[in-house]
Amino acid sequence: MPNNQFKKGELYSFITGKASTAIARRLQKKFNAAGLNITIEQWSVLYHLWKQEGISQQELCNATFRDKPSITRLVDNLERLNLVKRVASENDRRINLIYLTKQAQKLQEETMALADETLNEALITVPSDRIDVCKEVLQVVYDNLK
Amino acid sequence: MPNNQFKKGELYSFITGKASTAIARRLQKKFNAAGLNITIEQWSVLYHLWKQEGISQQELCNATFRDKPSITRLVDNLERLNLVKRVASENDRRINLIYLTKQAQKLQEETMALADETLNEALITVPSDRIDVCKEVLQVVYDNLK
DNA sequence: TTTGGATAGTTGCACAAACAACTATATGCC
DNA sequence: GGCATATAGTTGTTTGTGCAACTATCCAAA
Repeated sequence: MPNNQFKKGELYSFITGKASTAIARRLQKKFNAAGLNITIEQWSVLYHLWKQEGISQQELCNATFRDKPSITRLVDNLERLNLVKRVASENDRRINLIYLTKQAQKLQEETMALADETLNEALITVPSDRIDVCKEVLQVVYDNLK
Repeated sequence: MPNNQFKKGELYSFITGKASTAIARRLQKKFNAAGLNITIEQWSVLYHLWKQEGISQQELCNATFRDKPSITRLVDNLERLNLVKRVASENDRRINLIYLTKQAQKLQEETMALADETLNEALITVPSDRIDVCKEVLQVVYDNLK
């Protein structure tokens, strides 16, 4: 067993993603405390739309690593919150292009600051070279399994 | 910003736990392919009961990092699958002690082998000293936020 | 031009998570 | 003993996920 470095308790943490769960919960609490009425999952969709809006739901699936029904419902909820709009593509009528509302554009700065803050709290005691190693290992894990 | 090592794309991965999500999905597929009719979340409860059974639901909450309603429903479903039994404590009638059935005891070896296999696939290309750093960083993140 | 396969998106169902509100039991203090 | 408070567990509601089945549209080959 070449790379089986896991004792039992550690195996459990790796599979259940205790660390990322803790980060997401902390960030959600910050959103709530700031009176921002959005979930982490909704934020993760907005996150990609802030980088580029007017992309299709399928592109959001790829970007957020979710399946199509999940994106359908996240976009449903974001639309109900008046944060995004579905616009039918003119070239291909199967496609919905997703655009941000003004209200969503306003959320970017505040939520990104809270996300930065959360990661700083999570990593405050960790030297940056060790953070780099950790990020790279997690990326390889993802690439190995996707 | 002392430890803010995150460019945008990396921030996203860290918060959403892309790597652990990929691991959990791969393991779930292995369970399904093996005809094992349990979810990863149910497995995570059994995991702790295999280490020690006859513990309370509250102790399962602490062990699995879940809240009480989540454990109530996971135990409900495990009980419906005939994998665990609630037994009222004699000392304190508020407490349910959770015991494994014979059927659940049989699952331990096979599911743990599949979990090992999944982590080996995830980490096959990663040197063990880098895995160690990654595990330690994730543990610190958890400790910093819990 | 029609038809068959691929692609984009939606809907139904089962399971799970977070939060609030609730019941039941235990405990400690007067 | 009786009451306030804490603890264990349950239930309701909203949100999200994964899978299968479905509709609509596109495209390419006969």
